[in-house]
Amino acid sequence: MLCRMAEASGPDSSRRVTIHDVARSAGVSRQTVSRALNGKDEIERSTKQRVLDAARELGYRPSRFARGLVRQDTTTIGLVIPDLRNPFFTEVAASALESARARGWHVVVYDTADRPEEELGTLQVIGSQVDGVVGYFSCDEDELDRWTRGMPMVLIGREHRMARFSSIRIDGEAGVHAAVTHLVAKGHTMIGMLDHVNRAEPSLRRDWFTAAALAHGIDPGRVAGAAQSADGGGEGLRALLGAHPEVTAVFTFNDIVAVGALREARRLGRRVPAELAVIGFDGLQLGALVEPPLSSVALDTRLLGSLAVEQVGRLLTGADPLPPEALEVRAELRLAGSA
Amino acid sequence: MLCRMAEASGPDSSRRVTIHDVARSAGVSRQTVSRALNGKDEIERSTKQRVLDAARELGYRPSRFARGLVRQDTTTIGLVIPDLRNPFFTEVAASALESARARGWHVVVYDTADRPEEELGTLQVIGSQVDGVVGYFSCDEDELDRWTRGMPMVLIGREHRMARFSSIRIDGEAGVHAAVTHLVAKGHTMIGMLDHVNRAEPSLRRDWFTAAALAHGIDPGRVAGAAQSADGGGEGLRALLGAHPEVTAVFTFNDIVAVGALREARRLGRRVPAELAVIGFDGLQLGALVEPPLSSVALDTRLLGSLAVEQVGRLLTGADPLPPEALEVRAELRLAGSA
DNA sequence: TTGAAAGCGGTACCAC
DNA sequence: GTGGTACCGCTTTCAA
Repeated sequence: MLCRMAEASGPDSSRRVTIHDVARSAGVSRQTVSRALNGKDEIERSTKQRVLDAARELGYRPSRFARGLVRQDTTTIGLVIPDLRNPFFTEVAASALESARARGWHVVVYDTADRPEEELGTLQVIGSQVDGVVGYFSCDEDELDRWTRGMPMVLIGREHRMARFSSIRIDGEAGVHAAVTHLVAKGHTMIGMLDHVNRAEPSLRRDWFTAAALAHGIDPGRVAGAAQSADGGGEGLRALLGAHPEVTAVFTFNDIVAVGALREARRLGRRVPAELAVIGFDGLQLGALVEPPLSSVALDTRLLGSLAVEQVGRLLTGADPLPPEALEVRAELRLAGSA
Repeated sequence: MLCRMAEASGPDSSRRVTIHDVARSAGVSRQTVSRALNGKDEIERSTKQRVLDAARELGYRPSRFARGLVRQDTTTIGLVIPDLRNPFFTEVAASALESARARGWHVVVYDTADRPEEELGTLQVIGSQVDGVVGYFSCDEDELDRWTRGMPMVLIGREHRMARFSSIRIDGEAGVHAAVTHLVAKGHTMIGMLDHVNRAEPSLRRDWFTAAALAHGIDPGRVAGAAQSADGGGEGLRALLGAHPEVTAVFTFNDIVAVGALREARRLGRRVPAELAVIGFDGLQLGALVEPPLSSVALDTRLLGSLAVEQVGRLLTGADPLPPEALEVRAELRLAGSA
């Protein structure tokens, strides 16, 4: 039974090689094998060598499950992101990895490919694989709760109702206000925005923009939607200028979109920032590579990732969780050439 | 007992809540708890509900180790990359994640932060956490072997001696040749290269460049080193032009460096491609965002990631491994505006 | 429908 | 220095 038929050849009963097999092969007991493998010293050199040889011969590898079961260390956290190829999430992921590594934790990464359906699949599977979860979720909070019962969860950039969740807030209000103020100071009064599309409610960033615009007596209604990509940004800009040709400055949902808008402006022959000022959101490293360099309401992605990991760690170990006011990342205006 | 005292305080005996605790609390046996939790149907509704309630109450979560131990499914692979923030590795990682997800596998990601020392630390820890490894390694093959005994290993972009390793070859010979041919066709004869720096031996890409240059009767000696970043590319270009002012075209180690060179050319007031042609390597999406769009000897990063995962999967299951000729990714010239 | 008992693959503790 | 044995937390027969 269980004869996996050895794929290609041989009467190989492809069973896992266990410590027992090694013990038998070396003519010792399991404990002795354990000693040899774990470098304990209460063992004779020759015995140890014999065991080691046998282990190598058999291609033995300890089961991580059995080992994890008995020595209850090793912490693994799950990191869920919508799209690793999106540089913003890349940066967050990278810093989360950094923080985790510093603590000796492992990180299983799940990319939900920007599809909410995938989130559920991920959640179901994640529950039995990690000790805690950090990440971005768009699904309903009840769904979230349902699949992650009892697991520490830190949500990034999203509010939560249930007490069992923890979340990292992104506060861009002041930053966006500063951006609009800057544009106004440069003489712009017709300021548009490229918001994201495909969501029921308007984005928080849109709210911040609206508030800032109103505070300056500016009409906040010049808005177009843009898919979350450079191409989307280009199309969005065309749509925006089509509907509101008077626009001389644009604030975008994020840097990717801004970069696309920058490229489109070039194609349209509008000089940046002279004829069109552009300010993005996120503060990606990418912004420094384009021409002109992108002004942006910048987020400290490093902090974002490390805060999330820190918090999930506290939840995990039962230490005092960070208070809400510490779980905030403020965005601030960083000017470069594009505005 | 086992009163977890509501998170914050109390004489919490912070022991893990086990299936046993739930069983006792619900007044049933462990097996019944197992049934209830795993949705088996040989159980009375009321009993099931009682168990579920008890479990929730106690905040019970099954141990992934115990579970993994008994049902021997769940495959986890380790993905080791030098720097997730480098867009090239991001793309490879993203496609590896995709392929793994398609198979229902989990991926633990390790970022070695471009430091070879970190590799060893990672390797030591990885052995007891994953079933197979895929990734980039710069350390010595014996070291590699030493820490990963018996574990399927797929090396990307690196040759191997030992039979136990498998590797994905990157073949850029034809692509680089095409690049040089293109430049020559455009009238360039003074073609330089920005190679990477910090390595003992010259890179393969340098070798390909040298061969292609010689094939066209071009002096392959106009080379400068560049750190692997946009800034590095800028500095490299300055160095190259300082030493070889006659250069009118540049081939770079990768796209990041090329983008930096592009930016530097702009600063130096050299028009691209009219006064300086630039061709990168990798074919990153990033290349389409800069001005002018970057020509590049492009690699199919998607294929790279999925091949690696496919191969490690075969090694894992004992299926016939892909033959070396299938484990090759060819780079090919993709022209855009920069050359 | 439910429970008892036998592992899964290791490690730790205690004799020998 | 080495082996016996209990046990880590869970699932899977097999009886009851």
